[in-house]
Amino acid sequence: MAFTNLVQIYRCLCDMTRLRILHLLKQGPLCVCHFQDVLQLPQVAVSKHLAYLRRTGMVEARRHEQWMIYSLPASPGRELDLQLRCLQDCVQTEPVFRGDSRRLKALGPKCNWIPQAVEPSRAAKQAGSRKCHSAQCTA
Amino acid sequence: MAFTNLVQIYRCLCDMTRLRILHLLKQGPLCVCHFQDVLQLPQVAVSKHLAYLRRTGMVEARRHEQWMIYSLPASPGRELDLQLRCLQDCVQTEPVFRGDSRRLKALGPKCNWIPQAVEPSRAAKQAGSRKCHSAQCTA
DNA sequence: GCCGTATATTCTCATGGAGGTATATGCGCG
DNA sequence: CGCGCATATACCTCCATGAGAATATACGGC
Repeated sequence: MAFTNLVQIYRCLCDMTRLRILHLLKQGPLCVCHFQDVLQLPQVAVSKHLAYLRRTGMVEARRHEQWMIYSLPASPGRELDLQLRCLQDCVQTEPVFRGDSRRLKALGPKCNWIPQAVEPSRAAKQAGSRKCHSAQCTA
Repeated sequence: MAFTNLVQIYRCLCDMTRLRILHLLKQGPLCVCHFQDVLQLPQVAVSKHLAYLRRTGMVEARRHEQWMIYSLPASPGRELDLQLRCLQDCVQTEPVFRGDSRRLKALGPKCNWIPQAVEPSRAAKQAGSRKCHSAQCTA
């Protein structure tokens, strides 16, 4: 009954915050505090929307030390894949989403758990790079 | 602010009945009583969903004698167009939708207001073809 | 074990929307 | 004009879910 899935996918997509989250995830995995920074929304909002997306299989999550890293499913279903592509097309030129992308880029290189470095080097750890370096994270 | 639109489009799409309606409309204009037949839902349900879709610009309606004929917008926005295509792709193989298509075909030729004949011939009118000939319509 | 940071869960309140029944409107006919 | 059919709207009830505040849990460092 994949068609039930389809409605569920659409339910996920009919909220602007979730659209923005998915759009960001298209560009790579992210942790919650980065979503906070980029979306400029309170933690609870982000967290709840992520939980929603997770419940319905739209995103996956794994823990890395203190951070939860969210990403698009490694093997999304056919429908989800189509929908995410379509979303991307629809969103390409929208100011809000472009703004998000911009803020995301501003953060990107500061993260020590970004894909290439999910397992931070021992050196990095000792250097204190355990922190979440995103702007708002005063950790 | 086309992005508001996008969320609205998704809101329309997150209901199975509306998905089925849109899928049917992809195959051509339809009147309410045919939706009833094909979807096998009560009139009020169909009518309300159509009203919803109409309010948000997802479908257009025109009156033809006693019937309201609904169709996809002549010039849908870019987003809507993309979404409808995507929907089509997602839905292609789903039993529910295939069932709808089948029932639709069974009705099709009987309608005197179908696109080719929106203005029924005088002869047809006199022959009593004013009626809505769909299965359930005991008119 | 305690603390701080990161994230999740719980609760309350408010809203939207789906389904159903009853009723209203619009149209053509006689 | 009154009737019947096609369709729309109003009203009600129920449920999902969004926002926000407060609280709970998880993890690493000391």
